[in-house]
Amino acid sequence: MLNDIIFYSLDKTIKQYRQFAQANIDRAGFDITIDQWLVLTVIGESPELGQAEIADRVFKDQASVARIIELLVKKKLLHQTASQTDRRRIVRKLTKEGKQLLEAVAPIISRNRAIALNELEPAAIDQLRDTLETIFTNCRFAHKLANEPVSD
Amino acid sequence: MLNDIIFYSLDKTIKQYRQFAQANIDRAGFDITIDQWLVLTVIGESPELGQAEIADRVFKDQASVARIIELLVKKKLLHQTASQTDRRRIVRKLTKEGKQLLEAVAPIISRNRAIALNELEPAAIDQLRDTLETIFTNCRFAHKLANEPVSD
DNA sequence: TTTTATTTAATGATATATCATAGATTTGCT
DNA sequence: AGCAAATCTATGATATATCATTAAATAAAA
Repeated sequence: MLNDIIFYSLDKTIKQYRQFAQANIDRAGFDITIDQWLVLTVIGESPELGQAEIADRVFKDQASVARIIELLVKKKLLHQTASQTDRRRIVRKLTKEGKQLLEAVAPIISRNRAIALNELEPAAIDQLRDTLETIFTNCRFAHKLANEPVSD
Repeated sequence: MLNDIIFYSLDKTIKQYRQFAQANIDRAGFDITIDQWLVLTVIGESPELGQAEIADRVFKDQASVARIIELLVKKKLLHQTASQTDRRRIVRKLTKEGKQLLEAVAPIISRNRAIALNELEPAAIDQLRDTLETIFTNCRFAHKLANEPVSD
């Protein structure tokens, strides 16, 4: 049974959460995806980050972040201008609409999380976090080990 | 900190696992994605299932399954013929190559899982499964409640 | 100061996710 | 039988994921 496979449970759970959380945002009438919201939030908190650094934080690919940013700009939630000091870089700034949208969506996100964690003791959540962290570390270690086998 | 948010941890962990697991399949020289492998496995076990039922089992969308199947056929891992008894349906059958690939990849998948769960007690894994199941149920319940508010 | 290496963003190609809908077929109801 | 509802696959549109590569600019090295 697929449910016995822990990675299937992980995948299933995160997908169900996303579906539920996105539906609540949609229902409230906001035109933004969870991923866009996440990237916009990070930029709002740290506007000086480059795409690769944003990608690191949200655990996405640089290319994915680039395309999400493109959409955020198209939606006029984010404003970009070329940096004067380093012309490879781009200076990002949330628009007024961007800030307002973040604020408006924040309580929905909080509520979603609370509902999802309903009936779970704080200890169980801590334990979940720890276990996930262990799995993450195991995978990352093995992945890096295989990809960079010899250090010179 | 994003790491405090349990759904970020979930997302991050599953992504790291996928990356690591896929890299091992690639490195072994097999031309198949984890998702394709999953769908192929389910079809191998239950060839009578329709796209929607397969989608249910692997927790994907029917449309996603349709496109994954399309690729499996293109790769000659799967064979399809129109059903004689119900011409909406399609009879699926793994090709010899499909079966061989599944067998060849199986030990890699097992090893990936074992590595990912390294140092975790069985009790911790059970607990993880339970907690994920609770979150899943919470989200599904809330989602259904909102989408089908009145039962007639 | 040229050359080389690195950084940054953009983009092509392909795979998957999601929602919606179309088209064909079958089933259920009357 | 005849129509409506349900079923099944295919596909369009858009968003995201992933890998690879390019182009431009800067930093580091020779």
